[in-house]
Amino acid sequence: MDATAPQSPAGLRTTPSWLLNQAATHAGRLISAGFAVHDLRGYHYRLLAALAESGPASQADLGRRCAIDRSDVVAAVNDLTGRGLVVRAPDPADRRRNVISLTEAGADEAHRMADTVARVQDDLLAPLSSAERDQLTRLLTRLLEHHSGH
Amino acid sequence: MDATAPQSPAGLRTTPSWLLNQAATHAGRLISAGFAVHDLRGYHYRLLAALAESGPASQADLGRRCAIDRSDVVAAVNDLTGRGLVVRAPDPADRRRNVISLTEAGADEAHRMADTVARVQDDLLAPLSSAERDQLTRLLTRLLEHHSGH
DNA sequence: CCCATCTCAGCTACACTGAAATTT
DNA sequence: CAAATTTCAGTGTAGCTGAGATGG
Repeated sequence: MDATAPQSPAGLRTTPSWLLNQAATHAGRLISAGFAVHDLRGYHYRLLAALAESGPASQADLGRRCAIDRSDVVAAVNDLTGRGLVVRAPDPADRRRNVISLTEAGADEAHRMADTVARVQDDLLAPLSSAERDQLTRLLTRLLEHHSGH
Repeated sequence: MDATAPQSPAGLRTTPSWLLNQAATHAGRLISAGFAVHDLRGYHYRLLAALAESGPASQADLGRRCAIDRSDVVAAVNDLTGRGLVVRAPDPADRRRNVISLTEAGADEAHRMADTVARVQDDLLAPLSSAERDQLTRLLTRLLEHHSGH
């Protein structure tokens, strides 16, 4: 008929879980497009960022800090070692653990990806003022803090 | 060592796209748990809600309104017809189209699922005041409206 | 001819489960 | 013994692509 944009049902449009889902999906599209340049994905960035910030850590620790399942950490660390971005070494103090450390190339990549992430935030939050961005950040942080203790 | 909760890296914790991702993931867990009682999933609810609100529609229209890919609409409508919740009929006015309509059982299920969704919102938004919930809703809506025109 | 619709086959990312082997 | 860590194999949802067949 015409070129009117399709309207989501109001029953969805006004539902916070739907709004969160759609906003996160869109953010994910922007992030993915940004990461594609680095030929890496979300899990890889989370791990590199955690290592860059807090130094070497065990896989279990990384998984907890990055909200990545233990078994997905294995695969992502495999990818990163294959690219020479991290090193996996047994922990002499606790032989159950592997210590994951950034290589120099990994630290560089972590910085470059952080720049990409920062640019994406600007795209994503373009319609909001600085005060509104802070407000959104605070509301989401409160939501997560409340639910993080289960 | 101790029972301290693992801290996400600050580089993630303060990043809106990360906060959105984590909040949406958590909301998804709550929604999935709620829908499990109905033995249906997100796509099914979106379609039922759209049909309940706006009446019969073609699959392409449903896909646009619910933000579901054309090919996923096919599968989800197959599921729903298999359960007797919707009916698929050729459109006599445009023989490329199928018209999807709710059955009575489908309309009932749509209402029951809407109740579940409403309960989940309360769980999800528990830490926020009524004014804060509105604020979050408005900010997310503005974000989506800005990005929906590309 | 071009465009829209429906369908099918297949893909990736992400979140998650269960179980085995090892070590504390 | 119980508990934590790593690893492997597998599941399910969601979002997406490309191509074919049909019809406007």
